[in-house]
Amino acid sequence: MKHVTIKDVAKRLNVSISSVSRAFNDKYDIKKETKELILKTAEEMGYFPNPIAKKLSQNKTFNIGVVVPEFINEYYSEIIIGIQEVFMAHGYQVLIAQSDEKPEIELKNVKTLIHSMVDGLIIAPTMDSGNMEYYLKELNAGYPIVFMSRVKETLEASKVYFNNKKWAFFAAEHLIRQRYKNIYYLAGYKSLNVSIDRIEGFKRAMNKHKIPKENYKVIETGLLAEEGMQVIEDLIYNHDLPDAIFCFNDRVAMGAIAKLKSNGIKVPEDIAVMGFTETRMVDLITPKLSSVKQPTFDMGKNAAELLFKQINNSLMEPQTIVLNGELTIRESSVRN
Amino acid sequence: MKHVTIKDVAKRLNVSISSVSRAFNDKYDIKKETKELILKTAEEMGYFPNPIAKKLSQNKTFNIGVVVPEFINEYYSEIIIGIQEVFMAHGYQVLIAQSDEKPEIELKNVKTLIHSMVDGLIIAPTMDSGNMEYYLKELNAGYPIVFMSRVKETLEASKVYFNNKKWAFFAAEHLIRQRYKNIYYLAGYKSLNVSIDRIEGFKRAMNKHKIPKENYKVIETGLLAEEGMQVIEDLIYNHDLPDAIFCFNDRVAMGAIAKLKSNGIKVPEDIAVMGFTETRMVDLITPKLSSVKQPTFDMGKNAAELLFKQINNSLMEPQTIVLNGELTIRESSVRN
DNA sequence: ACCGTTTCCGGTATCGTTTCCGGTAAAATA
DNA sequence: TATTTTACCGGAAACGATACCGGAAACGGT
Repeated sequence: MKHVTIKDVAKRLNVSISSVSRAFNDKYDIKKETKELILKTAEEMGYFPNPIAKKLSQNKTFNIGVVVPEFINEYYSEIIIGIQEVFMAHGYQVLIAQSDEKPEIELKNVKTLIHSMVDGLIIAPTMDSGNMEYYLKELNAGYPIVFMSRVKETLEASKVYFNNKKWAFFAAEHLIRQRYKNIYYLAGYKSLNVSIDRIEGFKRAMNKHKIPKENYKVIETGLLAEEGMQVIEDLIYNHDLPDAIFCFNDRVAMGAIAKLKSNGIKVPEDIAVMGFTETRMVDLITPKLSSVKQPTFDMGKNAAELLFKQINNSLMEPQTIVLNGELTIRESSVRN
Repeated sequence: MKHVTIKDVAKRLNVSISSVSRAFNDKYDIKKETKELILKTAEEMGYFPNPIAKKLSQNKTFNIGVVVPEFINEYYSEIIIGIQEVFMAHGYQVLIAQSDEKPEIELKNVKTLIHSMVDGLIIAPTMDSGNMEYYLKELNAGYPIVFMSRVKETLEASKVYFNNKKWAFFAAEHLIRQRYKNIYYLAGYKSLNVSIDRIEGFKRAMNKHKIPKENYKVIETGLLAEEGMQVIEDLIYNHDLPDAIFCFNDRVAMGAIAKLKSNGIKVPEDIAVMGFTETRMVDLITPKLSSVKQPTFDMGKNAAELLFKQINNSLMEPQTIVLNGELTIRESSVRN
């Protein structure tokens, strides 16, 4: 049960502790034979360098922290996998915390992670939180942080995000090209940075194609299917139905479709629906859902690589990476 | 940038290191006033105890490891959230690794985690792997491990799992009670422990209700929607369609439904479909999917609590917790 | 034979904490 | 008043590794 330490190995072979250490980190002078002998007996004795001790003496934990709003949905799960792939290859452990969309919890998580001495942080902020001041303070103190996904363009820090404006524009334009005349955008939370950008993209498409102001609308929903359903219910109640709906995400879209169908409204014959942030479900529902795919995996990888560079001081200036996606038209948004 | 250490605080107040240490872990003799003074100035100086050093001297990392097959789907995500809730409340960090359903990667992850000195492990094994010997060796050496979800009943270790037999039985019985006569079970991977149990539950229901052997079938699929689609395609090709289908999970069920619908076969009018391991999607698809809900969150919490007890030596005998679920009948499996 | 350069290795300080041990002074007891 | 407790505190030894320093041996060239 007792752990084998470097001393035990040294004593066994009558060599010094230093020699054993050198054998394991082969950057120093050591004779090939002694090195091999040491490694061999260490193996036999079941010795491996104690990572905690290593962390202490090097003042590095080889841990990084990731704070996301949630990872129930595949979006952040996939991002995390991208991050893990990069960092595990470098021998790092990735600590994951979720803020449950609450800025207070996010801040608490960040502080916990910093206190547990992670070498760097990747943060996907919740709503546009007051936490930014705190993060910027840490950044200025030289702490490596990369922001991800829900970030302001103007933020003075390394960041990776999706070009929401552009792809919301494309999605909206697609609906216009399909000759839908009344288009509503179910916009998620308006206070979310990504929402603001997508609304802008949506409006830009409306303007470009000279859709009159009274023919489109931006309606605040939430992020959940239930909230999509609620909005549709309200619209039905108010006899205020458009002929096309563009949704903040696939969940909202699926909620909307379900509610429309249960009211005998056909998709896309009566009303077209377009999702966003494509999920695996798009092909499995009827009608198949048009959506914009985000490169989740790449977002994680890019953020991780930026952070890794920052940790190793090979990145001097904050860098921004803006990612593009893919618009796939399926059944839910086409005229027959 | 330089970290404030216990020494700095001690020097500042002209007290000994020990006193500062005592102030932070209030189990030793220390005068109330000195303690408060120390804590106050420490706060001012921005000092907090270096967790790494603490880990080293206590020979504990306050980290635990969790190895799951994947966390793209909500099932394991929710379990992980349950685990995190318990351990974060005790000041632990949770390290998450995924095996991508591959036993080799699972073993590699477990070894990495053990080498990084986690205080305990929670493992949701992939397929019935040869790794068990290794795990049992570690268990016998006194290493705290709790198994979860995909476990053999007979395993001599602490474990938490869902009563698959029972609830597969209930699900199958429901289909029988709806007067479906030909029932096929799309069984996931047959080598999976949970599969074996669900098959047994399924067959038990068939036997109890004296369904003739030629009227039911167990077909191996995988875990993915695409694999459900593939099986349905084969059945259609072979003109071998039952009047009810029970699926290993909701993904397979949704794949099956999609394929049936695209071939003009109506669900549930022509063929009923039943899922398992309920997902959030059940209410959003047409028809709404009947399924068995597993208490994912509780599974995580229970596993975590077992592990926590093991770590603190307050659990002498391995303990087994078998969880029950909830069968919700929706549109996909009822006669009109 | 002499010297300089490599190659190899051991000793020791250091990292930041906890914990054990011992000591002093005040308080409680006889 | 004399003696024993108690409360409080400081010193120093772990914990397990790495980094630095300096010394010894080996080697090759003149």
